[in-house]
Amino acid sequence: MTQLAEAARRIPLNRDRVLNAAVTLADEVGIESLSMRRLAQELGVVPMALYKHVANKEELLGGMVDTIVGEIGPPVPDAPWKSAVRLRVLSARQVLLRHPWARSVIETRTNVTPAVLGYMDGFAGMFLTGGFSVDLTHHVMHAMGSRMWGFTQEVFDDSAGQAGDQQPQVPAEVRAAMARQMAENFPHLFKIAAAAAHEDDSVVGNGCDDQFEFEFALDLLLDGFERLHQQNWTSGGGKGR
Amino acid sequence: MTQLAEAARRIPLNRDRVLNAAVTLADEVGIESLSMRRLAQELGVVPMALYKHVANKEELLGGMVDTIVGEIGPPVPDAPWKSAVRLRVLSARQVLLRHPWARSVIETRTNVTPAVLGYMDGFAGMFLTGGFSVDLTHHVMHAMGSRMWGFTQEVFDDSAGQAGDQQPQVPAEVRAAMARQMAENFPHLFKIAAAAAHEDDSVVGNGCDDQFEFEFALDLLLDGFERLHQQNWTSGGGKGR
DNA sequence: CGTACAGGTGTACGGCGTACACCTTGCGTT
DNA sequence: AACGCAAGGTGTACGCCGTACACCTGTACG
Repeated sequence: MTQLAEAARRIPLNRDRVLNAAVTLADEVGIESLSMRRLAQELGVVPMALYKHVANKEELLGGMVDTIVGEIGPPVPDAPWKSAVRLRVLSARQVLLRHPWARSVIETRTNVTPAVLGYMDGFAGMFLTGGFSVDLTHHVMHAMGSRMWGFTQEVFDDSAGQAGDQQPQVPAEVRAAMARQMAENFPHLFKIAAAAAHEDDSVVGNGCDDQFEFEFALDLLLDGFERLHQQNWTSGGGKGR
Repeated sequence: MTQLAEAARRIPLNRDRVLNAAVTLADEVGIESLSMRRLAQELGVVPMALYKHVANKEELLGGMVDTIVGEIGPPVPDAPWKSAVRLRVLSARQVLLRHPWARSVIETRTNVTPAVLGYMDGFAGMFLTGGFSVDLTHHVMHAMGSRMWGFTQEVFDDSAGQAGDQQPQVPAEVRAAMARQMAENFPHLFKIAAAAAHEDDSVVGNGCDDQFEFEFALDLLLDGFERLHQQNWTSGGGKGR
């Protein structure tokens, strides 16, 4: 046992081992609990050993993103731009859903790595080979924003309840009082929430189908792109500014 | 002098003074340099004193968001939904541009405060009173996402150069080499960047007009919303799923 | 005059990222 | 066979962070 652990420790650390360990650790305990010390411990090594393989924590995070960008897989060739884009985004989304921490890490990244640039380049390529002008492609890329990665920036209260949570069991009366408060102070949101909760009768969650919402917005954008493309939109002429 | 400072210190701290100080401090030094200790120092007080007015740093950040949400101002009444939404978003954007830290704070917030809910409620209200169905309003709110607050989640390399930066003065040959590298590895992005850099001949920045990109995407969405509304879209029937 | 309490203080703890000097080990060269 | 060197792991330490907890102090009110 000790020998085996010893042997495991003996196969030398390298960048990939560090990165992969970081990814799975983040998957397990969440990005906010991923510290250099914790990661080192997981690898049976002293914290400073990591610095022989990554320059600092920033670079570690960048490498982690690179790692999962590698999971996305190549774009389907020879598809019309719209479905090509759609598929690629949804496939990126699958990956990102497996690594929930990646959203915040991608967002806060300041130095873009080649792997990330590569992904974005492929993305731009789909529009260009689809016949989009360079100009339109540029703006369309901006309009995609982080949706390119398959996630939306939700500002809604979706922290209400995770699947496995041990809910604190709020008494019914308090629940009712909260609902009344909500109806009084935020009537519009209340209406929406009530309707959504009604629609699917599952009790858990906020009654929103994230995947549906994502595709709804995505298709809205793609349709918009298509229209602009068809009418040969240019930044000077169209309705923009 | 000592007396005056003493006197200033004498007017007692309260939640608003703490929050306002935090906002201006974050404006000045950036959110990453805003620590409880630093803020306390700024207020001429010992760190723990702050905890008599905010429960913890999370709540401080929430309060800071509340503070600047208050700067946004009320929606214009009696305007058609589209211009009402447009104006409100752009006015939120003005505020958010004054407080660049707010973007990341809003994004990472987990407990939504009443002020934030109020803003979102007003937002939903514009669609509802504009005749949108509850259903459509719901999805439309999701599709807006953080654009509701006037910012886009940019994943582009815009950290290239801030206005006041003392640029490290990269030698021309290195610059050229980087450009060649870029053209080789990321041909599509290169095309876009080259065209954009050409368009406005300012040397600084990445050649992107953030305000234009924002409005471009915003109008794309709003037009999409309008179309769906006009054709009485419902989540069951339309083109969605 | 006494006392309660809001509000400011001091000390301390455990965690973080990481600088720096050090030690071990295995390999290519002579 | 001896050597030296670099790659890679170690130990210690520093300065920062958020905040728990016990404590003091001045003001308002009975």
